[in-house]
Amino acid sequence: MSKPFAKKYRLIWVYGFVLAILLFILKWLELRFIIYDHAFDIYIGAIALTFTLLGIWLALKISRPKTNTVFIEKIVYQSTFNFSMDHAALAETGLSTRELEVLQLMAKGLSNKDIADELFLSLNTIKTHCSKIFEKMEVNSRMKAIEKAKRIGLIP
Amino acid sequence: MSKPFAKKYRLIWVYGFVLAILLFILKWLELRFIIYDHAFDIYIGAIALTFTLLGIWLALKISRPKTNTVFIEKIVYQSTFNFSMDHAALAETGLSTRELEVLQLMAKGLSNKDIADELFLSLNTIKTHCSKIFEKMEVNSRMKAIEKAKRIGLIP
DNA sequence: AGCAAAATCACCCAAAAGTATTAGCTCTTT
DNA sequence: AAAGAGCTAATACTTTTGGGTGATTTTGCT
Repeated sequence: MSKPFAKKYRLIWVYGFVLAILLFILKWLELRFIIYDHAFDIYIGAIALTFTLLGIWLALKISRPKTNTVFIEKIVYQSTFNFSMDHAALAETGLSTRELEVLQLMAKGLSNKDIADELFLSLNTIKTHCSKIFEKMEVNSRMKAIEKAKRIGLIP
Repeated sequence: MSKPFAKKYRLIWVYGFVLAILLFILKWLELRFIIYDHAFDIYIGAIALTFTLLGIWLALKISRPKTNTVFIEKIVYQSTFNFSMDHAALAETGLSTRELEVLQLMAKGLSNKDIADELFLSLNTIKTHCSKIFEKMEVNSRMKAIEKAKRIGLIP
């Protein structure tokens, strides 16, 4: 509590101190150069200059910076190359390895028969997998399953 | 050329003018209140205060606003928004307007029945269109048609 | 060893998708 | 006017998909 307070008002102390010193100097100058005719004008000029500079310094010090928020739109191109599956989303769905495999082949446009041949499995097995996939993904057709899989990042 | 120059240095003129006036006022005050003992200190204080304020004003006026630039990256996924169809590829396939339309709805995951309802056509008509599409795209299922359509840039 | 989940396969039935053929209509081109 | 392309639609048929139930085996984990 006291620290920020001290810091906050330190400028004022500094300012007051500088003022006092300057007044002292001026007083001294007054005594020394009283003989000169235009000494007073010089004092005034010196004071004006000094305090102007002090004011400038003060202003620069205390002026708070304007925050300038810049939004940069970063376009992310969808590419098959650097695709990385969203494992969190996968866990969310609860799909098993085999089911994900089937889903991926499904997304490639293969029919159940094609997938069965690809994986050396019975057509019935693939159908079972499909049913489970649809159930877990809460859809009712391969089209919607693929659409959702792409949307949630299971498939490129 | 001269205009910006004039504008740029106008502050200096103003500043000088103010300085001159203040000096004049002080001179006048000196004559008036010379009888007072501590009048000089008061002048100095007044000058200090005035020029400090002037300095602050000057600083705020001429200093470039301090800007704290905050960069916030906003990720923009490439989407259907700025998609432009590959007309060359379309011509290549020889798909008609209607067929492309059906293909697009097909890609949205709509069933033949849904497409029929959407376009106020008979289910049989949609089936005919589908057949033609598959024929022209050299595929044998909607899934493969969609896959190919995306690949050759007919569909986002 | 034993349990749960995963994976495998089978059978049935209904819905959807796909194939083939035909045909009427419009519009453009020749 | 004739020909061809495109759009529409119907019929009939086959294949694929989706959904349900049930069963067996494999696998992973405690």
